[in-house]
Amino acid sequence: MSGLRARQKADRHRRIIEAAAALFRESGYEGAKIEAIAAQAEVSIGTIYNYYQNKGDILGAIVSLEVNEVMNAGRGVVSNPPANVGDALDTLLGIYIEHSLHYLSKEMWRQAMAISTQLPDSPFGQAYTGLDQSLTEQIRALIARLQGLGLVRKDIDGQALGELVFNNMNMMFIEFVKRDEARIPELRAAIRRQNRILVAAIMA
Amino acid sequence: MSGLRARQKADRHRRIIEAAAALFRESGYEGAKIEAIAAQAEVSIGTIYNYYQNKGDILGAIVSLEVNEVMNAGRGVVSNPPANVGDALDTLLGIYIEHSLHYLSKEMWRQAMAISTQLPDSPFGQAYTGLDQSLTEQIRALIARLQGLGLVRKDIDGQALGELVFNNMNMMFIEFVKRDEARIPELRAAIRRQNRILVAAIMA
DNA sequence: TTCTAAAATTGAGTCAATTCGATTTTTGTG
DNA sequence: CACAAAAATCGAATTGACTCAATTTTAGAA
Repeated sequence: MSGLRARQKADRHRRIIEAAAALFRESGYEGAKIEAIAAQAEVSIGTIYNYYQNKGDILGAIVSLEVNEVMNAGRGVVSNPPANVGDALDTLLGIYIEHSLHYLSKEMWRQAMAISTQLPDSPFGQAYTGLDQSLTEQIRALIARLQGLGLVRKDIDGQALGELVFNNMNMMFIEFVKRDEARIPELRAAIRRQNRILVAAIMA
Repeated sequence: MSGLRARQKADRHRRIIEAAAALFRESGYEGAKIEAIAAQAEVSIGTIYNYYQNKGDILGAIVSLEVNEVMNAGRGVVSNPPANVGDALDTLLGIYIEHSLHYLSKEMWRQAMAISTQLPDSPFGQAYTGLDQSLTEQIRALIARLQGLGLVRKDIDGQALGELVFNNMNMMFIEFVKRDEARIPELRAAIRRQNRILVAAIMA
């Protein structure tokens, strides 16, 4: 027996996340009242708080799903990168950016980012920091790969470079989600322009 | 007559800011209740909301004071920078970082940053974005100065470089305020390490 | 099957930010 | 000095996230 209790738990988790995701998209984060999420998920308010510490953690669970998907997509690029440093970076960062609005609206991203700085020690705050680190690590892995392929100078500080690239992209992404009218192609072009300086410095 | 109404207004603004700054420092942003701020400033709750749209805007006014001070301090470096690219960047960013905790606690910074992404169109959200842009502009001005002095190659894209340097510092600063145990010297060292890659690329 | 402890659910109650209509203060005019 | 319009102040009422003690459900031992 796989445990009735365990099955019910998983089912309720799923129902809460689905209800919340739908309502966040539909009415925005603030607009989606806990009471409405509870009703749609067919659980009580108290149960939601038994599963998640606060409203932010619900959003956090949704964000984690998205970022993990993005990271999986990124793995392909790292293992088989374009044979050109600029393109390789652009391809990886492009995947992050293009995937980013699949499940999450800009408003949801804004809230998620806000919560992660506001409550860095909450479950979601810690998870979000971890996700950032994983993405930084993936960029660092790409750089190491390019070094292995002889496309990037071996004496470059890959750690520092990975951080620099991630931090810049992340900050650009934050500004991007802050402006509803901002568009993905312009974001990517701006980041490419910034990275051009780095690429010139690190090409073998 | 300088206007009784105008004087009272300025006076109440000041009282509210002073009361809020004291309470934010003392009890944290969440811990400082509007009711307490109102009592300490000797105005009613309603009056506070006549002066500021929401609690975040009060914090915003305090942050603006701090950032403007930082920016003034930065002007000195731009007009008379150290004769070495790495040191010049380190000096300017160092001023930003060292000043940052004069009036604001890490917790206040966290809240301020969170609010600015959460509500980018609120008065404070827009002001904060403007402050970021001014700082980016100041870094860009330093780079232009260094180009003028023949320390940085003239063909470097100063705009993109300024953004890259600012974005990286800002992201590092965000992570810094998220961890209470993080220390300024380590933050500066990490940023210096990252910038070393850039410095190598742009030195004349 | 029956019973008890542990785990989970529930929703009325609490708390604090924000709103808004009634009240007070200031201004400028006659 | 009135007085009326405009500008500000005020705080009680509203709203919505979150808590917690009472109740219900599940697990598993006898």
